[in-house]
Amino acid sequence: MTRQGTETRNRLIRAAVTLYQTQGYHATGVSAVLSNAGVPKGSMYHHFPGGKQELTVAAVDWIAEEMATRFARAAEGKVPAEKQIHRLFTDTAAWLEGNGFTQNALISLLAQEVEAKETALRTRIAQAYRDATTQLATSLEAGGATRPEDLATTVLATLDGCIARARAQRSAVGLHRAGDMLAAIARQD
Amino acid sequence: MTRQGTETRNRLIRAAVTLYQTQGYHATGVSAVLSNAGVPKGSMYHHFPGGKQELTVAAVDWIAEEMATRFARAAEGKVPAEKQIHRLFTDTAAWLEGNGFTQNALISLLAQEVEAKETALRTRIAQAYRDATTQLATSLEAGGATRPEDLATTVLATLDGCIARARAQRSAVGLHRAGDMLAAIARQD
DNA sequence: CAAACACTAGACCAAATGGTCTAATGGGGG
DNA sequence: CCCCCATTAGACCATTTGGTCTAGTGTTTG
Repeated sequence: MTRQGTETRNRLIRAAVTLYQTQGYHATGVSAVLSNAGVPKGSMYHHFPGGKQELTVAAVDWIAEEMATRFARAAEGKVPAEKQIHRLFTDTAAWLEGNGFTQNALISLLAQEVEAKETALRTRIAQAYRDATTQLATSLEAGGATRPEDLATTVLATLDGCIARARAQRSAVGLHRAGDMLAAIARQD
Repeated sequence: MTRQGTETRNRLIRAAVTLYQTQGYHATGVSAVLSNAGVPKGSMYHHFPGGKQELTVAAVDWIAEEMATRFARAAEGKVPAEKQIHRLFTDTAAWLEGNGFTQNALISLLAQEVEAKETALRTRIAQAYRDATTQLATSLEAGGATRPEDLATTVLATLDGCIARARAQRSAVGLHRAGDMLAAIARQD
């Protein structure tokens, strides 16, 4: 793959991620991705012969990596688990407020929109969930949490649920409420 | 509205709910709803002049009512909050296992798929969230929970997040883990 | 019993969907 | 330096999308 080829590929992935996050999977047409990326159709089907589904797999991998580095950074500081959780929710709240509650949790969104038969894609999504949970669990364990796996699973699920709700209500109060509750669990451990 | 008219209307709503829950909003074409309900196009646009969006509003109201009665029933028993939460998660897990992890949390799904500009629909979704939370909070309070509002908000968000994840992983372990964690909160109150 | 209107029926429409295919183009390795 | 192939470019395709509109049909009410 040439230098320019890689660049085109990345532009397509980034455009897909952006559009999926704001509109969802099925609401985002291939042509929308193309115009957003400034790339002609031929290029897309050259880089992603599998079409929309293959592009989406790449998008999932992309954000999975992004989440991984984010959690990894948090783990370095040896921040108390309680603090980590609280920060996760307040950061997310700030992010949503900053974009006017237009964004979604991409992995969760895709998990719900992708049909069971699209196996390749569904498998990657499941993997992304597992990776994120493991990463966060490690970070929480470093922060002194007991049952880090269960706690990480709960935190991630709650975060996703809150993001969906915040989008509908155009308000981040749910995130703050839930963040407080879950941080309290970590404290009591 | 005639007897038969009401019947047609309900069939359309039920079909929409079913299809949205398994495929999502944008993946479900109007024609799919029609064939599933066994109703011609003319009837649908007679009962729902606002088209797909109006039908979806009706679907939201429908399941909002369903959830309300479900929570109301739980409140009658004066079941301990801890027990209520635990049951909510295990029941949901059983439901998902029973249908092969094909179903979604409808409100959460729609919250993520509906564009911000579709105001009528978005507003109803927000209302459904509020109603469900209030109902559950009442029930939890009757079960002895402190901070019932915050707890209900957290429980519902977590439930939604877990359902999405379960769908991708085709496994209910997340639901059981999170259910245990949240039940523990209610116990410690 | 009849006329009115709630309802059904489906042909039809423009626009958008995901995808294929053929040509042309141009950057990089021999 | 030149040729080859990765890449770009976009016309084209069948199918499906949500929606409109004109006719009929049948139930109900005066």
